[in-house]
Amino acid sequence: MRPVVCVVGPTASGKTDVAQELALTLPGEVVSADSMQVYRGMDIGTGKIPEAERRVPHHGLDLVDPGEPYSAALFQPYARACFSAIDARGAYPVLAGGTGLYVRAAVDAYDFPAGEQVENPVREQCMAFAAEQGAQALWERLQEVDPASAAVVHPNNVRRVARAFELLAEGGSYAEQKRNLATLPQAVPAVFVGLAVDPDLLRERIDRRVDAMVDAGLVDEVRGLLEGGFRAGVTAPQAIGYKEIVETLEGRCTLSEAVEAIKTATRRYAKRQRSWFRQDARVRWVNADSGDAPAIARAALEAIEGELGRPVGPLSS
RNA sequence: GGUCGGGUAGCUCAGUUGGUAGAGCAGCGGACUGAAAAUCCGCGUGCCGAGGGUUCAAGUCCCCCUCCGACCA
Repeated sequence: MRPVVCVVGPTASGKTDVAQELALTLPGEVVSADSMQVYRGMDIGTGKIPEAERRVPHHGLDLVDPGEPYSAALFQPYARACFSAIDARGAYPVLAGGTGLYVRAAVDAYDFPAGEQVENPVREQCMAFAAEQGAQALWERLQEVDPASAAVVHPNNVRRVARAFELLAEGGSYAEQKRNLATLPQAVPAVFVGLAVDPDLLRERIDRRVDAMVDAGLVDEVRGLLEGGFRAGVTAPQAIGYKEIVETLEGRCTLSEAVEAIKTATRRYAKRQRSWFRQDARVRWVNADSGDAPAIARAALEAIEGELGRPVGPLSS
């Protein structure tokens, strides 16, 4: 099987365009690994590539409605199916990833317990308990039933603590899972290219991008979503660019305050992405300051060929 | 011109009866296996507006100057 070409990096680093350029060259098809682009109708704020601009097949977009839950565990089999189908068509899968967990779930041998629902009753019980008794109390409970896992989870991290309980209910162990992380094998052949952008430049790009989203009608998009099942969702309403606009639509802040909030939230998100991808030694970083997608794609291809030790695709020699 | 507030970390502000300063946010770094655009962890020296005085010791008291705001003229 052809290796999956993973294009990773922070928001506004140009992943979308570079991934498409790579797909045009190889040739390949793009698979988006983005926890928010899976939602239908969330287009402007998620930076989803507009249909009119898609020159190669794109997957991983518009998978579910915003009111529905989605997760990395659901994405994993979806992405793997995309990979084999694309490979069978004689093309390279180009995984464009902003969501680190989704990228790893797709490529690495993450083993999610089967049969579990996204809306988990154990989780709900844990959250309710923590809300009443406090995060510390929930963690102390974990310490009683699964001390090994409690030892590797911070008491304040209610979600992780709850997750440890969920795994316990499935017969698993958070601690054991975590121990295996470092040596986790890849499930599919893959190469990684990271798009590196100077922090100050990235900040400017983020600012401009957010302004452009508002100009492109983000407020109307959010207004439309609110008329649907958006609020009922557990994940979609957490999206940056959406939760802030909801605040203004409900009169709790001005539009310009919301825009500022979106910019800082995006910056902080980019930072988390950077720290996620930086710890992955497989990533070959290429400079993406220029924003010139074809040129960056060429540099990326070189990095990939260096990684594989052989030319990739028909157009390279 | 006068009165009263206020000028303390990039921003908003705390600083008790004088013992040379601390929160939130931002920023920086990090973690991350069914919510991950989420969740969580770590990192705080800044001429305490300027100058002078009282004191063993002043962000904290006194004087003066300056800037901002409100009110009165």
